[in-house]
Parts: sequence; structure tokens; C-alpha cells
Amino acid sequence: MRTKHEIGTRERIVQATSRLMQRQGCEATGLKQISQEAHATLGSVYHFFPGGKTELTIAAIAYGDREFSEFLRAALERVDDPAEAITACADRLAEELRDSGWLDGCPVTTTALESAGRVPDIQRAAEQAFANWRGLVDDKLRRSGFPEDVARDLAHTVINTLEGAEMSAQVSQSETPLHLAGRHLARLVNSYR
Amino acid sequence: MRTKHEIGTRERIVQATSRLMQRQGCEATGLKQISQEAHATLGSVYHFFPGGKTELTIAAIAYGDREFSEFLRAALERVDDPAEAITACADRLAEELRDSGWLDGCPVTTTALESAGRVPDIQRAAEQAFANWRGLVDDKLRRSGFPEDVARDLAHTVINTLEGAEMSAQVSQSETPLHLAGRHLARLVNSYR
DNA sequence: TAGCGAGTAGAGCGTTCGTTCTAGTAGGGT
DNA sequence: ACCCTACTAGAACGAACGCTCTACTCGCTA
Repeated sequence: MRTKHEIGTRERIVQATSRLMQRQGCEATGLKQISQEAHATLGSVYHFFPGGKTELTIAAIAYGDREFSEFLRAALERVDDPAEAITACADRLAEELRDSGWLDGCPVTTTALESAGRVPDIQRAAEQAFANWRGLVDDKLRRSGFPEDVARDLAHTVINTLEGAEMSAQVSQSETPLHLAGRHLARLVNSYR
Repeated sequence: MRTKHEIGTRERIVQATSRLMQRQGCEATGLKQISQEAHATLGSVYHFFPGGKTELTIAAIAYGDREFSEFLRAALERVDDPAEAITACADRLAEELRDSGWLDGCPVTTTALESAGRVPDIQRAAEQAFANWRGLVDDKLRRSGFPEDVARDLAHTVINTLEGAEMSAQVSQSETPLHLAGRHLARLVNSYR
């Protein structure tokens, strides 16, 4: 069935892997569960990902990377002022996290932490994702007139604070950490004007 | 051997669990590996923790909580100015993380994320740990003259930013995220004077 | 219409998981 | 000297793990 490209088996597998690992991490996600969720068979999984779970995990992280990059780019473009845009971004994250029943946190963090120092390929994929997101914030700040070095440093803390706040919000099932992160980051950014 | 309290089997088990889960998360840590690392037997593990892995995980989180609370309290007491104290704290975290070969990140985060929304008891234990750490920062800020509400809000972001930066530093194997977090947090705190 | 190859299907490999179970050892109180 | 309790020891359970394997379906090209 080479031409039956209704949805794409490979894409379905990657998508299911990303969502499952986002919710329960890499280690707790079995290939059997993935194949069921994706309406595919174990044979198909190994057909598309002969490298096994590691290769599949890397593809899932890359998928989450693209997904969040899209979200971040849209959120940053919607508002002109960079500080306000970051606050709006944090609020949107809080809203989406709450609407998912506090289940859908960062699609990369959990897997990244589980693999840090143990599976270099996965660690590198996660590092690349974070770098991409940082780049989007960096761009926004530079186009708003911030000096190169200030923008680069701020981009680090903006992404890392959002990551930490998202994690905290998920664990405490509260929007407060993300709302505070947005307000404080805006104040920090504005202090460099 | 009730009186043979040389080191304490129970304590050794909890300590080993905490360190293993800090490095590879809860799901990737088996009870067999724990008992070997702790120089105990599986029987002993179930003797002290009849609730199984869940009860043991909660104890390990509480242990990590106490451990980091001690670190945080000492770091905050060493320097009088709260902003400088937070910067010093971030730098110390970076140093210790590097010295561990980028292996020893936050002893709670990975397990917390793996269990969020799936194992309520573990999630609550992690939430309590974060609340305790926040309380220490809150205290420091209030005793330095910050208003109640400002201190409470800042404490949230200080802990969450440190958490995010520690995660980022571990994944990218670089001290930069933590150093930047320390500098930016100091600037943010000082902006409220 | 024959055959090639992409993709599906699922049984089964060895291993490890969390957990349970039964025995056995060793101090302290009486 | 006695037993009781605290603790250790490790075999064994069913289930699930990641992964391999062979057989099969079926659209496309020649």
C-alpha cells in the first residue's frame, strides 16, 4: 500500500511517540503502547525506525521541537513589544497546560532529563531543540533593538525560566508559576532598555 | 541485628534510591539496582518499604528535598545581600553540576515530571519539596526588607529559573545557563528595591 | 500477468521488571 | 535458656520490556 498516504503511518508513529513521551517520559513509554496509540504494528515501527527506540525517540524530540518552535514563533509575532510578547507567551502556555488537565508539559524536558549523560544522541537532539527556541527569542529581541550580547544572554534565561515555570506549574497543577514567570521576565527585559 | 546501627540499612537504601533517580529518573531505576547499590537485599527493601517502589520513591524525594534545602539554606546564609546570595547560589550549583560530570542535576525534577498526573502521591511529595525551597528564598527576601507579596512572587521565579537553568545546563553540559540565571535573577531582585 | 518491493501482521526470543513468598539468622527482654 | 521481634537472604511469580523473525498483502512497473 505504498500510495495510501491518508495520514502517513510513519508520521502517526512519531506523533504518538511524542505525545506519550511528553506525558509520561521516555522510559515509561513502551513500543507496544506506541504502536497501539498510532494504530500501527510493531513491525511497522521497526520498519520505519530500524534503529529501534533510540532512533524513534530522537524523531519524537525533533517533532516536539518543530511543534513548540511553531507555537513560539506565532506567539512572539503576535505582539510587537518583546517584553509583552514574552508575557503573553507564558500566559498561553499556562492556559494550554491547564486545558490539557496538567498533562501536556514540555514535550522534550522529561525525555531529555532521563537521557542526559546516558544516551548522547538523544541528549544532543534535546540540546538542539533548546538552542532553536533560544534562537527565536534572540531574534525577537535583536529586531526590537537590543544589543547582540544582551539579547543572546536574555534569550537563555527567557527559555530556561519558561521551562522551569512550566515544570513547576505542571507539578503543582497551578497557573501561578507561569504567570509570575511572564511578569518577571518582562520586567527583566525592560530593565535593559 | 536491631542494634547494628553502623550506617543504617534503611538510610542506605533511601540514599541510593535518591542518587540513582537523580541521575536516571524513577522509571529507569530498578529495585534490583537499588538494592545492589545500597549493599542490601530485595527482602530488606520490601521490609522497610512495604508500599513498594512508590513508597520508596516518595522517601527518596523527601531525602532530596532535605539535601537541597540544606544546600540552599547554607548558600543563602553565607552572603548577606539577597541578590548576591542568589547569584552565588547559582554559581555553586553550576560548579557542583560540572564536578559531577554533568550527572547530578536536581534530585527531584526528573522523577516529578515522570510521575506528574500519573502517581499523585509522588507528585505531592515533589510539590512539597519545591514549596520548601521557595519558602527559604521567601524568608531570605523578607528578612532583607522586601514586602510580603513581592518576596513571595520573587521566590517562585527564583526557584523555577534555577530549576530550568540547571536542567538546561545539564543537557547542554555548560555552566552558562546557571551563570546567566544567577546574574539575571540578581538584577530582577534589585529592580524591586 | 508476472514479479518486485514497500509495508503489515503477529508469534516469539531472552531479559528484566515489581512483587511475593518461605527460610533462616541474630540480638534483647523475661 | 527461652522466644519474640527485627532483619536478611534469595528463589520464584506473572507480566512487560526491546527486539527479531518469518509469512503475508498488495500497488506498481515491466
